[in-house]
Amino acid sequence: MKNSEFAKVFQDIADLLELKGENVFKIRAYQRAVFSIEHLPQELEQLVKEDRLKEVVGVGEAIAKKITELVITGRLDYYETLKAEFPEGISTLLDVPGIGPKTAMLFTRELDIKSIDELEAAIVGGRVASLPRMGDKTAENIRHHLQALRRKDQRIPIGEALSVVDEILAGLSRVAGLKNLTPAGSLRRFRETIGDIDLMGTADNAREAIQTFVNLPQVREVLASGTTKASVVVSGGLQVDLRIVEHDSFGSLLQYFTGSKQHNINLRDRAHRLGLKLSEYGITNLVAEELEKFATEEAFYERQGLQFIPPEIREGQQEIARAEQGTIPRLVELSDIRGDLHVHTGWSDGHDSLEAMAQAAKARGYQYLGISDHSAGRGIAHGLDAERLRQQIAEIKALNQKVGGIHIFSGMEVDIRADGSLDMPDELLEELDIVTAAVHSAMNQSEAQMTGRIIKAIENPNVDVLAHLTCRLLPDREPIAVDMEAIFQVAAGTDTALEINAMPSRLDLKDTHAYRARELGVRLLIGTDAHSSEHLDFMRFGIGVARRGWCPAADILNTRPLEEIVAYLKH
DNA sequence: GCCGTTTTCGGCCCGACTGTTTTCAGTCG
Repeated sequence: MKNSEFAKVFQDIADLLELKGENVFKIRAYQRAVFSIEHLPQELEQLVKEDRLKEVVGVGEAIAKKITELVITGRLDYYETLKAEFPEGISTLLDVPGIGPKTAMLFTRELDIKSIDELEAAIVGGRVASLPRMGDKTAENIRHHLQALRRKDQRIPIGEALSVVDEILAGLSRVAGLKNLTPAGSLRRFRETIGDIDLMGTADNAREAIQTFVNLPQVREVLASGTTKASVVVSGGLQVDLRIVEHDSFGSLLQYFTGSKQHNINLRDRAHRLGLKLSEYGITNLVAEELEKFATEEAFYERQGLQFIPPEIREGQQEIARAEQGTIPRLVELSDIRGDLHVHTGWSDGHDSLEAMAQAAKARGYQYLGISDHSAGRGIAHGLDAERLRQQIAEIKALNQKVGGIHIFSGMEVDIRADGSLDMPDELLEELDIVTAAVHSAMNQSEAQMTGRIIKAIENPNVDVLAHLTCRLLPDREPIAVDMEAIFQVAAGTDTALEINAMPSRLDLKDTHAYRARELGVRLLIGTDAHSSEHLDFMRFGIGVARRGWCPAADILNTRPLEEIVAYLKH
């Protein structure tokens, strides 16, 4: 069973317990376990084998026992019994904003509603509005939410969200006196997908800022517009909120709206034990009842005796404990990057010439660039065969003479065939500076087959890097079935670098993988997989993943200067 | 159900909004 499947079971249990009206703290305990499992860098099954379940935050005796039962028997008695108490489908009502457990149960008990469709019919028929504590307005609200849910616009990859944000920020830059404009929420934490966008700022004239915001050309619908806050839907269906806040409490407000929710709960819980009460407005000393305000997040954390916690790792895991000890590392930053080792050119399926890519990399201040066009393998457009690869090697040699100030490595993204062999003879791979291997076909192999296939490829001494290991595409293609732990161990043993592919639709390795790989001593690198010169800017997404994986610059190969890269590639 | 710088019991984050109420329950983030 995968972690996501465990998470779903316990989420379902939490939902059903809510419907049942169970103790809210018990429910919260399950939700906390779900959150923890979703962020786990290792497979739960593995932890069961090693008898280490208790190390997982939020997993105590009872939940550990349930996890073990699921692993051993494939089912959970407690869950099955609980499910049987409710009509099938009722928990889908909880997906509708505005409907919580009480309302869902009311609908089921009084009107026998078990699905979203039945609910809509009941609203239209006026049966919902006549229920106790319901009214026309509530019914209509629910209907509105329900329709929005249908045409749902689900979470979008962070790459798409960031380009929307960039446009909005550009539009708001005209407003004089608007300062500290910053995205908060999951966007600031750099989660791989984003549900909605929260922007925060301070302003001399809040009204003017709000007015400019709701009148931006990309705004499709204005949901709310007040004196300090507005919500709009932009083209593409994404909801964007702008909040203008007081300057002197900007720090605590930004902290609060950045989340994650679990991080904030943990933080407040800890503060409580210290006799402090945290809120978005600041910190209140529980004895003196005095509110202290914070203009910066740094000051807010410092007041609690904590090291500053970067937004990307505020996920309610171990970050607070580490901040107490002052042992959060300086995480890798975009400015640490010295080069890109995964780019394509017009020689295969890229858009730009070798020289254009080299110039673009140089313009970004890079010391080196690794060309990695595709091999001719099945299904890949214009892949290079042996002859064209030789030509390209010669051309890169000439280009290195011509373009100064940056070193171009000749390389290839060579296809890993279904049997684990590589799509280019070894004697030719030996001539290359850098060889990146990747799977592009036969992705539905069994886990055992796929794992063996990839291990065979990275055990080839010519292979320096394994690219986009899980082959997932956000939001469409699921990751391949593969034993990550086994791959990490072989990669560490053979000193093969694993790529954090920075393409917004890939982000592969993802955050928890990067965390675990680093823990096992695997060398990582961030590659953009650029197919045009602009794509070199994808680097920031890879940085986001690496930071979420707690990676300092030293763990990322392409933060190293040219000489070190050359030494690595020779070894 | 979890957990510990008020520890193995007795707590558990905090505030805002909405619509239905006449003092608040339910939901959300």
